[in-house]
This record gives sequence, C-alpha cells and structure tokens, in this order.
Amino acid sequence: MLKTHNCGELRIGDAGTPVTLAGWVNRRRDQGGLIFIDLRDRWGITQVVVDLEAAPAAHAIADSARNEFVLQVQGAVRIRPEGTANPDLATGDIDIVADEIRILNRSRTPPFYINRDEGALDEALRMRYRYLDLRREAMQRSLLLRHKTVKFIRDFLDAEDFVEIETPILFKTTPEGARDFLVPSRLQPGSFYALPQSPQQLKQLLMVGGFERYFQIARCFRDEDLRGDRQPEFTQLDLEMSFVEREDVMQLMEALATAIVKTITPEKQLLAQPFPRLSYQDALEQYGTDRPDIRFDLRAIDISDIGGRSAFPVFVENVKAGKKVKCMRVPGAAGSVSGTQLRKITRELEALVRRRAGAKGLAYITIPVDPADQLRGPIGKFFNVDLKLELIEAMGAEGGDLLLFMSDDAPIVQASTDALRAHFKSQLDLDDNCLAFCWVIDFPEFIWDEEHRRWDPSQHMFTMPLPEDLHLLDSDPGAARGSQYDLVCNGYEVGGGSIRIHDRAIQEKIFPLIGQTMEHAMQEFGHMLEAFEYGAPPHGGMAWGIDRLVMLLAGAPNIREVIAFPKTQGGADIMANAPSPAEPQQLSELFIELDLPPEELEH
RNA sequence: GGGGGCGUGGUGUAGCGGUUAACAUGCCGGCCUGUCAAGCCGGAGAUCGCGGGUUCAAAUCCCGUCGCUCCCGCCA
Repeated sequence: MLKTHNCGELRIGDAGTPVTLAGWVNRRRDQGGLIFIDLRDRWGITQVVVDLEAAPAAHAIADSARNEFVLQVQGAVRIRPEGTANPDLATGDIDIVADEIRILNRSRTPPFYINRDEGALDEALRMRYRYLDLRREAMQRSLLLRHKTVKFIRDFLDAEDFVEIETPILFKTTPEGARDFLVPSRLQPGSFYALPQSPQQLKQLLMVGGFERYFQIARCFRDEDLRGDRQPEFTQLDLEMSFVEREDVMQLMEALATAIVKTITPEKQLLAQPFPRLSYQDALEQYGTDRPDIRFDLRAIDISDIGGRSAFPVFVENVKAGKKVKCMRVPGAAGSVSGTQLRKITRELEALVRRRAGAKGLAYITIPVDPADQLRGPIGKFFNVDLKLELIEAMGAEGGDLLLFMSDDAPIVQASTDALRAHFKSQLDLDDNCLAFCWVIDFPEFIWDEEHRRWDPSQHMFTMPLPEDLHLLDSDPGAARGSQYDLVCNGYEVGGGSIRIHDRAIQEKIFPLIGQTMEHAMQEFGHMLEAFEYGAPPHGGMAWGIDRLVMLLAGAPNIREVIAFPKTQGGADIMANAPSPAEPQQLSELFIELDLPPEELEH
C-alpha cells in the first residue's frame, strides 16, 4: 500500500507515530516558510505541515503542488500547537509534519470546485466531468449512503432466508407496458432481444422453480422519457415469495422499510407507524393522485350534500347530475391578505386548474377572522347562515381560512386537487427529514383505455385480482380490484407489488380483456402459461425503486444525485458521448440498414 | 410531440437598448513560519451558447436553433 493510514483516522493518541498518507490536495495555504496542505481521501482530511527549514526538499514540492494533485506524504503525527486545533475537522487536533513528499500525479486546474459545497453548478458541466464531480463530498456521501442501504437490504433479506439470484439482461419483452430497449441478435439475424423492464416473469418462474424466497438488486430498462425520478436504466430491489398472501408481503416490506430508515438514516423521522393504508379510490378522491404526499393535510373533502342544498346553480345542477362538490381547506391563506391580493391569488389558482386540469373554474370563499363578518368570495352569497355553519363544521374551518370548491367530472376534480396540492406544496417548504410512508391498496385490476377501446392492466397482466373480486372478471372487469399494493413516500412511488396469478385458467381470462389475442399471448408469454401447469405455487412479491428510495434517504432533489453515472434528460451520457452512431460494419453484421428522416441525417 | 426556466471570463452570478461588460471566487506572479473559505500586493482571462433579424446602436428586443433542466404527454 502507498499509505499506512487514511486521512480521516489519526487522533491525538497517534502522536509520534510515523505515517505515510496519500490523497488529493484539497487546499493549500502557503505561509512562505510554512506550507499547509489539506490532504483529502475518501475518509477525510488531514492537515500536512511542511517546514522550509526542517524539510527543504518537501517544501519545494509542496510549493509547486496545486489543488487535486495526488500526493504521498511521509511524516510524523504531531499534536497541534496550543490554540491551533481545528474543531471543524475530525483530525483537527493533529497534523502531519512532512519529511518527504512525492507527487504521484499532477492535475490540471479542475473546471469547477471540488473542495467546496457550491450550491448550484451547471449539471451539464458536472456530467461532462462526472469523475471530478464524484470527488465532491456530497456525491461521496450519496453513493456511500446508497451502498449502505443496499448492503443493509441484502443482510436483512439474507437473514429472512431470501436467496439472491441473477436473471438475464438479454431477454424478451416483459409485460410492464413501457417501450422496450431492443438489442439485435447477430446469431439470429432479424431477431431482437428486449432488455427487461423488470425481472417480473423471471422471478415468478423462480417461484415455480421452488426457491420460495428470491431477491435481486436488478437493473431494469424502460425506453421512455426521463424525469427527475426516472432514468432509462434504473435499479430495483426485486423480490418474490411463495405461499404468501398480500398481508404477509406488506408486513415484511414495512418491516424492511422501517429498519432501513432507523438503521441507515436514524436522524430521519417516520411520520406514521404502522404506515397508513389508503385505498386507491380514497387516494384519488382526497389527494387527486395515487401517490399522495401525506406530509401535508390539504385534502379534497366531499361536501356534495351541502353544495347541493346551496343556492349556487353550478353545484345544484352538478349534484343533480350525480357529480360531486369537493372542498379544499387552505388554512390561514386568507387571513392577512387584502381583498386585492386575495383576488389575485384566487385568479392564479383558477388559471392553474383550468390549464392543468381542464376545470371550468374555481369557486372560493374565505372564513372571516371576526365571526361577525360575512363569508367573502363570489359564491358566499349562495350559502345561507345555517348552511355556512354546516360548511364550516364539515371542513373544520377556522377564521382566515380559504375554502376552494371543485365540482365537475371526477377526473377533472382529481386533476384539480392534484394541481392545487402541488401548488401549495411548493410554498410549504416541507421537511425533508420527515419520511411519510403510506400504502396504497385496492387498485382496480384494469383501467379503461379510451384510445384503444380496451382494458389495460393497472399494474401488469400477472396481478391476481382480489379473491372476492375474481367473479367480476366475467361480469364487470372494471369493478374488479387487484391484489396490488404500492409503497409511497413523500409523494414518490418507491415500490409496488402484488399477489400473482399462478393459475393458467385465470391468466387466460386476462388476455382477451386487455386486447391480447390468445395467439399473441402464447407467442410472448406461452412459457409462463406452461409453467403454471407444472405446480406453480401461490406467490407474490414486490419491487422497490432503489434510486428513489436512496434519493429520499439522502434528501436529494432527484435520482441523478444518487447514481454514479446518470443520463441527461435527453438520454445521453455527455461524458462518454453515448449514444453515438454505429460503424457501418457493425450494422451490416446485424443486417441493419438505417432509414432516418431527412432532418436526422444532417447530424 | 407540447409548455416553462436557464445559458455572460475556468466557476458562480450582476448588468436587460448606448457601460472601458461589473462582482466574488478560481488561475498566474510576488510577499509572508501556525494557517484552515488564510491574508496582503500585482496581473492575465469574456467576440455575453450558436445563427438570423429589428435598430444609428443589441449581452439586452424579436425569430430560429442547440445544450441543460422542470412539467404535460409517455412511464407504475
């Protein structure tokens, strides 16, 4: 080894020990005859002192060294002179008196700061020099946290008798519904592998294979547009168990989530334990989304009964037509604002729901701080005194609150709820130290696809309907609920799973409902159906988005911060310049000819 | 495919019709033996992403384009 100790471990007790350290020049302070070098490695920073008189050769090298030079320093640990200790540094009580310094490698001046936590830095620049970006403390911390999280998961599941098994990357289309990445086969010209969108089929087949408890830290691929929480390749904790019911999986997964937070990030607070459970229906009705951020309690409450008895024609007619009237209480939003400000705010909110949700409008009233005052707002006059009291009671409203009303077709009300919540969330400055997990359950087995006039699996085609809803597959598939469960944290879907179909007869019922011909199903998934005929055990499992989980644990704003080499929103790696055109010879070996539209050819 | 934001010395920002394009930091040189975001002195460094237009005059206004990013669509 080129070093005897790391840069984070030496303490007062090591005084007098001869040591060799190696690392990067984090910062250099030249005092003339005395040069201080903060030497940095993965474990920390140790101050090296170079004295012109005591070690002239080392001093000359220290004089020429610059930031990010790689140095090897020989010297002795010394307790720092009285009054010069640095309490901000773990090694701040000592320094290394250098006898000899060797330059292991030089460095050009880096294109950005590595030795300070600069708030905003152009991401394209960071990506272009990702290897330098990775040297920054924040990135080191993120990836270390990621390692610890995955290590903990492995140990936890190992202790629960799970077996880690790898599955192929070159495979076949998997049923998640996203666009596949294709890989042409040279040995079978004209045929293509698909990269797995998840190991879904394979883990089910491992259950048929008798492993009973499987897991994998699996790379998955989906060729869809990127987001802050979506990369085309991402990492799942994939796991599957045999002979379980929904509750068994949920219990174990909740224990895992709790243990991860308590062990890896004990400073984080779990908002609620056990994790609250919401039905899909309730989540949509109250939060307008199936992945609610329950750190804040703005919810849409159904007040159709009250609205229907008001004198406001829109509410009365909508309720008559079977539509709902929903109300969202925004505490204090109208308390200390002028009438002009209030009109401005509500106009903006109305524009928001028109644009984002296609709503026709957004009615509101305000609750006066002084109970003697009238309800303000354009529709206040449609509520008589008794009805007002009833409304205030139903909403738990207090003086200074703003009440927002939505009444329209359910999807518009839901989208409005979601848009309004997103708007207020951005103003709330929510605590990232709080992790609000919840389960969303009782998803519909299918969601109607108006464009293709067919049912789409709300999760995937192998999800078992709830036992009590099985009969609905024939009579009313839209009403059938799946055995699916999603784990949501702070508004992100961090995981999801279900009990799977292990019965060929049930599986065969699904295909025609989702518009798959039996012929096509046999071609793509015949091996699954066949497997179900050989003693497939009842089984179920879950998949976790590791990138999202670690992002939340790290308090990072997006998953790129917890991925060593992420892609840009355009799907590119701007360090390595991928993707890039293939050599003509590579293409001809694969019998592939390009047929690009004219504008693409110019590049 | 659509909408929004950003793009100015190496980096982070200011300037938003007429400036010698400003500030901080970094970089280079000098001084300095207890600094730790070291300090002091001096210096170099920008055709304001790119292309076009409007104007007597464009970093600034308009159009297009490229890159990064946020969102919708898409994706569980």
